[in-house]
Amino acid sequence: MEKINILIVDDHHMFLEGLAALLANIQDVHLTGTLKNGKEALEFLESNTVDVVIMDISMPGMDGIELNKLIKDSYPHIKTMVLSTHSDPKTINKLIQDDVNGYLLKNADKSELLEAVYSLAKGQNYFSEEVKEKYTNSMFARQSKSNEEPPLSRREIEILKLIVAQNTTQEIAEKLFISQHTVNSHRKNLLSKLGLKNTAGLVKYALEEGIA
Amino acid sequence: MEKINILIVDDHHMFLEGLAALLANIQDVHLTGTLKNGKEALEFLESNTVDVVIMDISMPGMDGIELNKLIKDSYPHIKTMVLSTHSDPKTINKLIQDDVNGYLLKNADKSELLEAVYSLAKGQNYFSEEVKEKYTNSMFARQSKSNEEPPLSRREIEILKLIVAQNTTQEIAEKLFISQHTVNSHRKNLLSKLGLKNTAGLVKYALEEGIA
DNA sequence: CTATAATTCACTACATTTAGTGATTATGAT
DNA sequence: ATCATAATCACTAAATGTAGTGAATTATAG
Repeated sequence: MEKINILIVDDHHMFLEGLAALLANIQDVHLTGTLKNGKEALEFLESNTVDVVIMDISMPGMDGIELNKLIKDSYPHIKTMVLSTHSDPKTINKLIQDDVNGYLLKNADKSELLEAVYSLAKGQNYFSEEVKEKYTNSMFARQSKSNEEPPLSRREIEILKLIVAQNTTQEIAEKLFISQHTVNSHRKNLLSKLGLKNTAGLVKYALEEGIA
Repeated sequence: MEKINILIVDDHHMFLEGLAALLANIQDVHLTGTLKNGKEALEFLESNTVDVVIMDISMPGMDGIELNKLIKDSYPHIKTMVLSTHSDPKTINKLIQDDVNGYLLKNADKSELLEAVYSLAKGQNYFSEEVKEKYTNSMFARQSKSNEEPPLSRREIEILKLIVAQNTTQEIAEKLFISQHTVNSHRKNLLSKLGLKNTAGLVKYALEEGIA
């Protein structure tokens, strides 16, 4: 059996080295490279044979979501696995849409890591139990509760950001050169679209969605 | 020279194993244990000789801050080092007040990790450059800008959480069986303590500080 | 035990947000 | 070109939040 060529991408150097040490003594695994950002990874892939890319989600410059997409665009045969400390349904969603092959939490142990790597090498996807659970839960919630996944307009997002920045309706109106009434309308629309109750909800939503 | 007895505490199993692998082949280092939460660590310390404890900041149950404090209370001779992905001035502050001996970012490399470990073993503290910078920056900002470093009371935090959860003043009063006036006072105190303007600011603060 | 801080309550006044209803004018996509 | 959506504006009324001032009671730590 051929060795599995693995590339690890993570800006946390210590984690990188740790993971490398973890994979160093495995028979069927060949650690092709350990890189610390997405840009390096893409350059590396141009001239190296890689079967599986293991990457962190949160990286400066280019995050794991973007890197995964770019890899899949250019090298659809390469299997990608994301490592993260959290399991956020939205993130998982995006990644799955971009054909990610695995999602593992960083509290996974060595055996799970290896199981995941072998699965990917065999052409199977691997998602940790916790991730699968979160994912199905969120799917479930989406069906039962609110079917209207509300796409916010540019203006609404703009206003939402200003709300998060502690601006009052009046201040927002001044900054955007529009009437307070208009800002008010957007505010109301935001609340009703998102099914929220008040400003606190708006701010919470914005921060959790990474809008502000 | 005696070997340095090291205990690692981190709930991220993969990181734990990786770090263990990293320290496994070092001459002067003896990895005494790898545990995954603070409770286990405290039990372990009762019956084992440990020179240096390396711990994660964010752990379920008992976080690194609390664990560090408890260790220092009971075993002041043990050197403690915190590992974290971020360098938050507030956190660093608390830790330093509790006599932490080191603070390393998780993107540190193997050589820096070893340097830190050796420093601690020699009785010197070790803080990574980035951490030192953030810390002095925050000291600087504190002098120039706002002198009030605000420790929120338990009640204030409780109320802040309820605000984040979209409760109105009246609803909070009902849930806590107190007068609306009281809730109002807490609200005002929160705003002035934190130098914020309105509910949006409170929610933003709470989420960014991980309070809610 | 005794300062200090936390928690509680009260009253007033004003600012801001929320809710309801309705309507006109861009803008973009088919 | 037209249909849908986005963006704009208007008015009213009620609810909620913000600000100022003051004070009593209860914990907490030194």
